[in-house]
Amino acid sequence: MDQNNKKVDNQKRLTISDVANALGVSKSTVSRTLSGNGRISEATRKRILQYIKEHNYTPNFIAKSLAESKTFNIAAVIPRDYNLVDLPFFQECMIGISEYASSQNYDVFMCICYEDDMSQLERIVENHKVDGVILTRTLFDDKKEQYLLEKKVPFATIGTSINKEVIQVDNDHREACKEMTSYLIMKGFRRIGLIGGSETHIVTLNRYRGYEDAHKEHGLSVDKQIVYMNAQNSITIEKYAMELVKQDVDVIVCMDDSICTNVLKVFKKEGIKVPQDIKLASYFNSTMLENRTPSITTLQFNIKELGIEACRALFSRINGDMNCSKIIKKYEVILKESTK
Amino acid sequence: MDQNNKKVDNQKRLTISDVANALGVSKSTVSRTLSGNGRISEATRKRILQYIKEHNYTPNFIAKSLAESKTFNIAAVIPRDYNLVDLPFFQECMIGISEYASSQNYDVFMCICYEDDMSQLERIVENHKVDGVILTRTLFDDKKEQYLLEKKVPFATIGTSINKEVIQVDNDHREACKEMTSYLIMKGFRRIGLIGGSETHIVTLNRYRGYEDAHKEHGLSVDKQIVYMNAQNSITIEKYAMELVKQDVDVIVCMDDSICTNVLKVFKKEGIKVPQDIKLASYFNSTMLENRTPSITTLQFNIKELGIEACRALFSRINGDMNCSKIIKKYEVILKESTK
DNA sequence: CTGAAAGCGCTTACAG
DNA sequence: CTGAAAGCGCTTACAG
Repeated sequence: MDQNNKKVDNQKRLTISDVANALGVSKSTVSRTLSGNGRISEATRKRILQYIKEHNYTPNFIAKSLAESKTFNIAAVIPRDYNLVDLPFFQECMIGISEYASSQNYDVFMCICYEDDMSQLERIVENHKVDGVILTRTLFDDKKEQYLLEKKVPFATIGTSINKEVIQVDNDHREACKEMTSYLIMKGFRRIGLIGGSETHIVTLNRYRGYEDAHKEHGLSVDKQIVYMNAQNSITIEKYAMELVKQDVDVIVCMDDSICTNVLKVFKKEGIKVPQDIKLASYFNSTMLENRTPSITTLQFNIKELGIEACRALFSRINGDMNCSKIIKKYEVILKESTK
Repeated sequence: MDQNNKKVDNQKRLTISDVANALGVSKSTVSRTLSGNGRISEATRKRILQYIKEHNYTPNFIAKSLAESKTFNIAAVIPRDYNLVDLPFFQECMIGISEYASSQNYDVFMCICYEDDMSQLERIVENHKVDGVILTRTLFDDKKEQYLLEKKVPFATIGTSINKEVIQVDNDHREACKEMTSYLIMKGFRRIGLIGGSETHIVTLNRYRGYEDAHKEHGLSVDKQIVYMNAQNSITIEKYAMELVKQDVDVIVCMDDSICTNVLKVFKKEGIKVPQDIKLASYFNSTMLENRTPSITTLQFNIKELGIEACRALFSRINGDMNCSKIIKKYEVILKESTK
């Protein structure tokens, strides 16, 4: 009677014991047919499977977690101080991560962190709620990396980390930026202005190196006068853009679409026409500028794949492989109106 | 010896037993000082708390979950087939949900679902990994709602549901749209064209009602010829926009910024100037059009708050309160260039 | 105020 | 191939 009441309370959720009792076998046997560990006679296997199907048994993952000392959860950390234009990037990362995790029977916690406040991450780690973590952005001197390293929590980063021991998955930004820059040089442009993002982001350095590489390869030297870094907000970006115009560059390359958006805005305000008055290109397509006029020459990466690969690497790491970092070579240079 | 090895494997994670043994008290006592349930003498309380602090004990939430039959997790469902312009909406929802959940010691699974594929949601529910779910969009005839209702999983929706028994939190779209429309009428506009989104979304109907209400209040009748619904993709939207231009309306109201973006695009292509040639307004600000020229008259809601309130309602529901739906009355009509 | 014991729903040596 | 038993790390009546 008591037991019945209980079952009603719990929405009649069956446990492995219920199944075992009903069928006159042991819990072990049920557990083993479910997990596939250990030999079970075909006959009892079928009986159990059928009973489970008919009665709609579904395992309690929390109990499984406790028994196996695994949580079957990971956390994906995304920044709170995102730039609107960068949002699709994090979203696509999440989708890739989420899809791969699902395929491994894992679920993904969303963990939103400020640059200087990682309390959500800490809570999730201290409470032992995850088997691993994915960081979707890498900084020089990143507190989250440091923290996870200390706590010995397996993690992977999307983006390059300066710590060699960190599992990291990244696009080949350097190579891609080099190729796009080379293309611009080959089109005959010599004064290629550059507006770069925060130098606390490692990707900023990689992109700059690609820019440099291209110049070297063509026997040109980089003119530091037309390279502006740490373009953090719209005011700075607009200022830099106009200074490049004054310096009479052939083309402005923006390190990402977020910067590019601001350049387009000030150009519109000032009546500067792309590509007639000046050319424009972006090192990173956020899909936000996609159907824009003029259409923008840009680099295209597969972000969802980045998420998938990062998640795959994390699982390798969780399973003991310490050597699963990866550079994804694929990218496309998309030539559009803005550099015509 | 064996035990020692084990501890090393586990990164020396202390358990409640370790603490109890070290201090010569029982596990119950430790558990109770941690949870605050039951009276503990100040003296032992302090000893335990101090030991825990010094030795860095953190509880295993999985074990706690199993013991208490709670997961301390919820899932937030966001659509996979999102429109780029709608992304900030879901993001802000997530932030609100996540913040409130954290305050209750809960974590949030990200659950990405296609309109017709909710396998991620099913997995999370079948595996008993959550105590509740938040849906961030409501449809007429929504399979996810149906599913959660059947499974008796507590859930709340962001947006109005047609099922009265569903816990729902929404902005007062109807009232807000009425007010914006009234404003347009009072400015002297009589032919107010409307381009609406999918009629499978409940919010579409609510917005239309607000549009209608305003007309009624001013003794005007709605001219169905200048109301276009189900504007799903850019081609349709552009077509509708140009038809409204041909019909010589005073102003076009778009149900959201996603539609508005497309209208602006076709206007640019066709050389139609806002507000000189035609006025334009949007019933929903996605923040995507914010710094745009011309700036767009729009309705502003607090989305993060929506997420917080939905989460709060969900927790009330989990704790047995069946009557915690809520309409958030706050909104702002933001008047900008586009209707000048 | 404190402890011994049973229980949450699984898994997995160990023994047969 | 199958089962009894111990264990994962907590909580919570029950008894004192």
